[in-house]
Amino acid sequence: MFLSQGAHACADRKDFMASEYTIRDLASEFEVTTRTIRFYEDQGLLMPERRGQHRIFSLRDRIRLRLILRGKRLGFSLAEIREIIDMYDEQPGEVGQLEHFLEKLEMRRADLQEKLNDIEMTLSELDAVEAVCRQRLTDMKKGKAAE
Amino acid sequence: MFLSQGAHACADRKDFMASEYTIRDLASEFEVTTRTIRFYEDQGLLMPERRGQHRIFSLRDRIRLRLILRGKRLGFSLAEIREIIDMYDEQPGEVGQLEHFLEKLEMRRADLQEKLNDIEMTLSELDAVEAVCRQRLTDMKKGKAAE
DNA sequence: AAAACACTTTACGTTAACGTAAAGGTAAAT
DNA sequence: ATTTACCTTTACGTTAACGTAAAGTGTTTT
Repeated sequence: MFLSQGAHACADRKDFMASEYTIRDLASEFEVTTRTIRFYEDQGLLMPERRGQHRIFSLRDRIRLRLILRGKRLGFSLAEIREIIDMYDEQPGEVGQLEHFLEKLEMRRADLQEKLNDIEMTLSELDAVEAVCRQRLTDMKKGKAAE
Repeated sequence: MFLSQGAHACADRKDFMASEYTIRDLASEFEVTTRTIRFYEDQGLLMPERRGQHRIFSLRDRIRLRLILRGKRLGFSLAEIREIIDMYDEQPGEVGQLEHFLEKLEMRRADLQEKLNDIEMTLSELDAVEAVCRQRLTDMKKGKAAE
């Protein structure tokens, strides 16, 4: 092995640990299985280089993984996530493509905006539920104190 | 049939159409299949009454369906959605249960808050991408105008 | 009376996103 | 030298959330 493997072999690794990671480094950091990471590579979402037979993940892969998991938390499919995070790197060169790109951006923005509205509605509804709940709680405690 | 089925049989239906719906009414309104609605009933998320062999959905069912679909847009599983919308009706009677209920509420709130943060990060990143993109676009048009 | 229509149940099929062995390579520690 | 540790590929299994017939029931239109 050559990257993080033991608990005591970390000292002289710090200089380049900021840019290279084993599959286990990332799996531990983000609390996913190695299977998941390999699956994401298979889907073209991560592109680690190979050193011998092993995968070496770059800082860019790590950032992408973070974006993937964020997208998952928001309920996007991996296909949608690919579309989104590819926009971070893509940046087409032609004017026509660029304009089409801006349209896609706008659609994603609208999608996210809808989710944001959904969340805010849910949050305010939970506020209402909580208010009713706390009211009943104090009522019950008062009733108990009265008897 | 007795509820919405033809295009011309609507006139004398309006008085009680606000509180009763066929499966097709809801499917059309929310753009889901009847299969989906039956599946949600099967999962205990909707509880239509039966009139003869047919399902009759109440206003409460309709509201629940709206909540279900909102939950889905936010990436919640049906199990999570059940937990959430059950909180709208549940409201336990015991003090201990009520306190536990408030804890669950708090967890849901934290979950939603995380999603909200995720969305806002993504939105601001898309802002940045768009800014770069628009900059390049004007640059390219300037370059084209110069030659 | 027959055809068309809307609904029903039952049941097998499908897709995404992994889980879970199984079988093997290579390097470090014993 | 062999055990241990970590990685690899290959491949079948699993779950959620429906899709998709197939076959039947009851009304309503023709």
